[in-house]
Amino acid sequence: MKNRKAKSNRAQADYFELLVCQYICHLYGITFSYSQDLAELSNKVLVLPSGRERLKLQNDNFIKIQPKIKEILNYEIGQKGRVINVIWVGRNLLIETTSDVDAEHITKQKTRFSIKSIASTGTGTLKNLGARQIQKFLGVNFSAQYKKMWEDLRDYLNEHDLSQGKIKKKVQNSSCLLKWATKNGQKYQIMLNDLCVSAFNNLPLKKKVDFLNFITDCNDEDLYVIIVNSCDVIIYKPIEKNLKLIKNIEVKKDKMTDVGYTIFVDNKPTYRVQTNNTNGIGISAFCQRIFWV
DNA sequence: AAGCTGATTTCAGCTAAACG
DNA sequence: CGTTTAGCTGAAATCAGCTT
Repeated sequence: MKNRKAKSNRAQADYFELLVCQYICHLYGITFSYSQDLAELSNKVLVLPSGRERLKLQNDNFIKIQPKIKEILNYEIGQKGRVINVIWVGRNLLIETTSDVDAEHITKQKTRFSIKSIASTGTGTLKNLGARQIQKFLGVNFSAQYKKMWEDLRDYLNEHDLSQGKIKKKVQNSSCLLKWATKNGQKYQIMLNDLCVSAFNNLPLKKKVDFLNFITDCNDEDLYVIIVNSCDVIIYKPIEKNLKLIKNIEVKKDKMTDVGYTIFVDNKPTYRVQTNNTNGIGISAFCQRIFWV
């Protein structure tokens, strides 16, 4: 467990998004209005451990996707007219869209990009669901259990007044306490996973389809997803993954662990789900992360 | 009722650590 | 090794409690 804090940084993803913005502006002679942000982000990344390598990775990955972006936009320009504006969406419209960068055409139509830059292999997180989305799509309300998890921990510490944040810090700073909290949290983690599996399998087909369409964000016809990692560039349009003629969607028991499961679409393993916590098991909120298989 | 403030949650994202 | 699990970041959204 060395260098934990060095693990990830949002600034890297933001920096990458802005490289793409800048490139599109350059392609179509549009003023790039995020120079200041780009410079600040570059500095933020640079001060991290191996900052220089991190920046280089983003720059290298960016070079790999340039021709693809150009190709897509040239096609879209044929449909929607020339590009007149580039908008860094970033995390501003979290609920509405996963788009990171929007190119606006003269017809007011858009071409949107969700971009993932990954150092090694894999396709990144497809979706990260909090309690609200879990309740909405799976009908699982875990708030009572979540409360109980914290009560267990408070009882164990005999600490009933301290704020949750303070307790969390205290536990994080003691490997012994953290061990206890993790063990306690794991019970609930497994519980939530079980609840979600059966809730999912018991949904009517239509609701399963709704859920899967939501996690792929496939109601947006202007959206492209571009994933770049050490071996290749993956591009798809979520709308093309819209599930219409599907007969069977289910979680199969043989591809399951205590904390994760695989969703099969017409018997083909398609999505992998992780049930865990955002900031450490036993000391933070639960979430589910969904990945392509 | 409406506004403020600080705490907590949500969610996209990256990647180290653990696992087999 | 490749795959799975999970810790961490950051910023917006939401919530709870207090005040006006």
